[in-house]
Amino acid sequence: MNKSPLLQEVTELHAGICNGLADPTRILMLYALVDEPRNVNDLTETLNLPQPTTSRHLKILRQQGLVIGEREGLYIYYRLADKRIIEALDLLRTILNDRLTYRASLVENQNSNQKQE
Amino acid sequence: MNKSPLLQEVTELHAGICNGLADPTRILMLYALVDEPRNVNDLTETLNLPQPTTSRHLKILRQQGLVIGEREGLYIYYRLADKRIIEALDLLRTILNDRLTYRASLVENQNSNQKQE
DNA sequence: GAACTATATGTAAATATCCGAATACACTTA
DNA sequence: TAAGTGTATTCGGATATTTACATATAGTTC
Repeated sequence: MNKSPLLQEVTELHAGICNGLADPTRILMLYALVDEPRNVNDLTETLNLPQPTTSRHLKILRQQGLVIGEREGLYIYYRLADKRIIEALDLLRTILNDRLTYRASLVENQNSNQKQE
Repeated sequence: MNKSPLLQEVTELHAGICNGLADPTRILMLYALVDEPRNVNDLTETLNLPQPTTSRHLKILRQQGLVIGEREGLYIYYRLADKRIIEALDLLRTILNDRLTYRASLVENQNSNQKQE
């Protein structure tokens, strides 16, 4: 395995991005930004959070390069830094759904087996 | 925003998967499993970790449904639970690379501007 | 069953994360 | 410059994560 310092560093950034995604609130935030940029208060109300909590999560997303905030007059509008972030999230969600569906089908079979017995 | 309990729960699982990916060691582990299953000692040597550390990370990956371990005789062989996990990781890595490249190009420009001035 | 090998877990210390509440800061408008 | 609105930070405590070291468990082979 290549243990060069470069790989090490890039892998840490890679993990950092994943860490940015590793919170339900932040995932909901990113999906909330799919269609259009939103300001903090908007997100705060949409996600039903205390405003400081919204800001803190946005800071993490910013630090990991997942969102970009730009001030327009009184507001700071946040938007996705890269649309492909949603692709990645969708892919992981698909993997999850397939797993849940598979488990559900196991329960199905289990039930019908029980009925047979 | 739909705040149904179901969405809440699925989003937590979604975040859980991301959390499984949110560690450099675990990312290297997953990439180490791309081509073929490996046992714990194999991974331990490849990643140059203490064996208990390897086991612990594998446990997390297992819990998040990212890898599957199956015993064959004396060894437990771990493999990716779903190849698409690598697709997702690759996509995130691409996003990261593009960002790094972009930043590097900024530095480039900055340098050449300095030379011009 | 004893010895052996592979893998997992307990524990403790260091470190990080999350949240709520209060407060500070930034920008705009009057 | 003062008031007002939007956004960020600080602090505290509770909780979780990571790691190393030691040890336990599980399965195999003799």
